[in-house]
Amino acid sequence: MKIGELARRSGLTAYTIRYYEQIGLLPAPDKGTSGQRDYDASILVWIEFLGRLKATGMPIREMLRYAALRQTGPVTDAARRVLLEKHRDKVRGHIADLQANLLVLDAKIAGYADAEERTETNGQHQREPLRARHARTR
Amino acid sequence: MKIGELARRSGLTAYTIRYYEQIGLLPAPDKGTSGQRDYDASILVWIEFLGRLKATGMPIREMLRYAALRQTGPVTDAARRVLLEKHRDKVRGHIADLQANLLVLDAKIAGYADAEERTETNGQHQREPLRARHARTR
DNA sequence: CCTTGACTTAGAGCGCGCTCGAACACCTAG
DNA sequence: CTAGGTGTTCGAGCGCGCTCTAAGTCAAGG
Repeated sequence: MKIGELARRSGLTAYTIRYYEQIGLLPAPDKGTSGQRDYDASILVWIEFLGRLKATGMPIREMLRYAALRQTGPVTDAARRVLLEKHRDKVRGHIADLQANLLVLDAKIAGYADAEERTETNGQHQREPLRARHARTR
Repeated sequence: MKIGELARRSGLTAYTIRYYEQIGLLPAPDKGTSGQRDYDASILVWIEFLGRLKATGMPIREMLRYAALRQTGPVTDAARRVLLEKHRDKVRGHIADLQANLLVLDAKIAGYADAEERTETNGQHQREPLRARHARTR
């Protein structure tokens, strides 16, 4: 598989693939006489995993540490597990933060919605008392 | 309140506060004859809210749109609500993605844990499990 | 054969969100 | 009165993660 096809199949651009290779995140593939990169399909699995690390906010530096461990072989399994566990905990914390902030956001939105409802009520029923209606409609 | 104190109380640096003012995210406070910024404590509420938007991944450009609407007055309430609702939906989506990726991460970690357990189990039947295995597997 | 398009390299550039350096002004305590 | 801490402006610089340009090589179809 040449770089263009890998780009299509992985969702990365060819630029990014070369960049990842350059920094050591992707292994350097064989290059034939023409000097063109020839990829094995198995690289897709690794790229997908990198994508998940990235999607969960892992910085490239840390992915490099993981990639280096992987390169070294099965002796590093425990270290890799530890690395992933730490990352997982960070992700969990991040999700918790997001959820907390989401609550505040919801409250803020509810505030705006209330204000709008009051405005509409005023507009349509100027002579009617507000407080009773509002209490009921919420 | 001068900028240093606001920095301490808001968690931003004085640099960042000036930067936010420069781009329009914070209102320009009164500056006395000495030219020093004098903040009202109420700014802290706004900064905290900006922090939540930031923590949920809103880019500065969008915070600026919100800030501009706010500046304009209550006529923009509906627009602000819409903006926040869209953002909230993005955040929800993001959380869902994170949770999905977390499952994969957990599975991967479980895989490593299994492997280790197998190794340990093997090891229990040997005299010096780790060192011996290392020597061989390298 | 010739064209077209995918590939190669090294290195520059970009968008984001700050972060800091330089040079100078001001305020307050001792 | 003076030292030192805090403030001011403006513009440059940084860390991250790509993204692209330039100039050239190569492969395959018409």
